[in-house]
Amino acid sequence: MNQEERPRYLRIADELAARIAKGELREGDKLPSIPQLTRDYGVSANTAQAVIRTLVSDGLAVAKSGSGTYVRKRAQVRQLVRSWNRNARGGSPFAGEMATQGRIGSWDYDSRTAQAPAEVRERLGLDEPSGDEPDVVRTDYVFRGDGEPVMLSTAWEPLAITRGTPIVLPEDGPHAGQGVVERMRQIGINVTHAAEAVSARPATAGEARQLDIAAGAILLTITRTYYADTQPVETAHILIPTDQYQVVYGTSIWDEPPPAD
Amino acid sequence: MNQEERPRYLRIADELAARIAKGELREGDKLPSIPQLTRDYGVSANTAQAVIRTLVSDGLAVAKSGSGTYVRKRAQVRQLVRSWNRNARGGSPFAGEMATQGRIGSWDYDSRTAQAPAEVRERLGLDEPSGDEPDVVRTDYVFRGDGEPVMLSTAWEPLAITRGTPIVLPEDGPHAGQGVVERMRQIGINVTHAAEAVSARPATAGEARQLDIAAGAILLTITRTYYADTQPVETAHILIPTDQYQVVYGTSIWDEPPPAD
DNA sequence: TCGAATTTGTGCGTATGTATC
DNA sequence: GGATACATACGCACAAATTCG
Repeated sequence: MNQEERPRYLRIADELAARIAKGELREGDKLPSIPQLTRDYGVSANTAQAVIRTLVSDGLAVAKSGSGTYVRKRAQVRQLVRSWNRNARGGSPFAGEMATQGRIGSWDYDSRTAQAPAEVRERLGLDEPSGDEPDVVRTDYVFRGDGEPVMLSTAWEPLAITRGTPIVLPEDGPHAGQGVVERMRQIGINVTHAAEAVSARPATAGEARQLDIAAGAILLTITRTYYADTQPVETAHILIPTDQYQVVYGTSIWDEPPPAD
Repeated sequence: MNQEERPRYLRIADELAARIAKGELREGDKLPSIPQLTRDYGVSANTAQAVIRTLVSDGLAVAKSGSGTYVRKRAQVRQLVRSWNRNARGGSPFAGEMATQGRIGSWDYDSRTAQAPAEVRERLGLDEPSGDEPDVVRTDYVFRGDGEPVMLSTAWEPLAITRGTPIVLPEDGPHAGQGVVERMRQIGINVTHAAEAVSARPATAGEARQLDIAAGAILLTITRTYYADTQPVETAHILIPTDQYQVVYGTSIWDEPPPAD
């Protein structure tokens, strides 16, 4: 039946993608609507819909319900500097970062006690869970710059460390929003170092919605853990869309320890 | 009609995703089939199909036509530590990194003089090019662990710095393969700091072939620049497949080395 | 302000192809 | 070959959002 091996909706999507790559369709241009595609290619509305869905999930287009589907505009790439020097006293690290870009940082959050998932449990060095007993405070963040979402984060802090202290809720109390290093210092814990594991993957539908990006757009994933000596005191997942932000790590060479053994 | 605001297929996908996260469904387990979903949730096959499609495109499951849909197995992810402490004297940084994993590091390279592209030109602070005059040494690398490609890199060094010195070719002469910091030290240049800008994008066909990965797999892209005070002395593009490697940045709040593991 | 037209999003039912077991 | 299951594709309907007269 099919002369070509590739499915119909993919071939149509390819053709539109090629027209975008060629510059025939430019950023912001309107793509053919679903009824248009059914006429142009003699396919059903359902198949035309699959074409749209493919282009959107490949990040080439954005669909606006009730309006149309448009060639995606690529945002200007900004930089997020991840430097520990910046985590100085007072003020939020994120707000500081945004301020250097001349933008206003803000964030929503939602804290609750919970039982840590296995992966987090391992990173924090927690024992086996006992029943349904919560053992961490989990906080979900949406960080914004000038009101636009720029970063998602989920942080876990062991209740074994913070239970009964004034900083048990990261975004509540006198030291709210000042960052982990400063907050831990308030309860006598000196955060000595941190590690960030960086990877990347496509955004899930839910993440795409929260970040207001195309489904399937690529996210940098950072897994950060703070340590007080050998004791992990906080770990977090951080999600950053790569089409808007680069993450910059910088450091000095002359701080290096004596020659390796 | 909908009591809930989220579409039916997303709610079902969420439920399955939650069961995966909770460990109720483990890697390799079979998910409910489409007919099963239609019975369990009273939806049409079309909607059940949308559930599967969502889980697959979110990377949680793999669909095997004729067999079933299974919870995705995550390949074992190795870590590449990008720590400046490790750039100690003697030996190659990459070989050292591989050695800590019990693997043998090796690399192919190809050096030539060239005129730097605009983007590199900017990062190195080079003047406008004069005619066809080459102004950098460009070196392309394929790094391997136990013979398998794990990383691609392209490095540029200004001829204005290295011309006429014994280290003009990075992989030739007495200090070959010892890393930029050590090589520059041989000609009296003290590399003081570095910056790495991290992002990610799908692999091109050529990159996929060189790295022996699927076309379109996601690559971490690192743009690294070494500085001697304010003078850039080398810059490089580094490409790392995310399904095999994570990149770990560690540093200390008090200038201590990062945690052992 | 209202309503009609357009467009995407979701969902139903059905049929066929094709891969796996 | 037969049963099962995913993939593609048709037809239809309605909801929700947007646009525009």
